[in-house]
Amino acid sequence: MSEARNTKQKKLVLSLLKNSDRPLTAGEIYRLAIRHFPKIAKSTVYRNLDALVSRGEVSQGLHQNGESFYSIAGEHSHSHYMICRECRQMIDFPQCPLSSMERGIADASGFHITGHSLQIYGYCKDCNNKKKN
Amino acid sequence: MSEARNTKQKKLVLSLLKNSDRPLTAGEIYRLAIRHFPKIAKSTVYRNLDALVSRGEVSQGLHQNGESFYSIAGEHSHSHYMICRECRQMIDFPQCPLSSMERGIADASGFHITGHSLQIYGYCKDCNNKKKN
DNA sequence: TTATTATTGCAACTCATTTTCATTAAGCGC
DNA sequence: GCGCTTAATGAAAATGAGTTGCAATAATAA
Repeated sequence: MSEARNTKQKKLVLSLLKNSDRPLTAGEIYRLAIRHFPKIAKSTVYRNLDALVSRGEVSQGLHQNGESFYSIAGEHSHSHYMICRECRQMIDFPQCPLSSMERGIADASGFHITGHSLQIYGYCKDCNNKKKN
Repeated sequence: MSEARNTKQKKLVLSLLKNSDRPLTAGEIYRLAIRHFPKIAKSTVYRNLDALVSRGEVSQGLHQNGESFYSIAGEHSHSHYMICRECRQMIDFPQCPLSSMERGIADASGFHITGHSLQIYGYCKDCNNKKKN
């Protein structure tokens, strides 16, 4: 049968995400991971992230440029982000306008929804002020 | 001053999008464009798409894998898509749950919203049926 | 401890998108 | 139409996120 092995690399990836106060890209996770296991491979980070995502422990979003970011899938909260185009700061935005609409949207077309991706882009307060000066 | 030149390549990219009944990726546009101008460069397609997007004439979305797709920015309609993970079919989904919420979401944090990205992923009716067999 | 095999490290690869730079061609004034 | 300026192009190389093949390693069950 399938044997999900609990390797130290997998634990590390998960703990890095747990200890982060914001979502991280695979690259960021890799750079952090190296500090703990200098020999860890990029592919290992990617494979573990994929596994964690399909296992539902981690959720995945997309930056404007197509790069993925990851965060612990809140046991209940399902949140999205406002992302600053300037400093890339990500502001949590807990209400999900989709949750209440998915059923209705899908039913019409027989579409089976498995998830969605939602990000709001713009400029945070600080960067917005800087632009005015 | 800035001279936005109206090249035949730019017109072509725009007309391909106008004549398409669905959003197209840069790669698809490039492959179509070659039929008209065999020497057109991929970079030219990308540059024109970028220009059209920042000019607001074309809007841009993201596939799950980070690849961008483009469509004419409806003069009034602002629509999103349900994208099939299997056949990549894109089903229009005209209501935008964000339009009514952006103000409220942004005000709290002083965030200045410039746009958003929203895609719903899942399986279309056909692909869903195939999986069951 | 040992056998099994999931997972790893590493290097090579894919593929969308970007960049560099010499060449071409819009759009301007004449 | 003619020439000039320079934005835009084509071609090729580069970038960078993510993937893949494979031999070596290490997490589990026996």
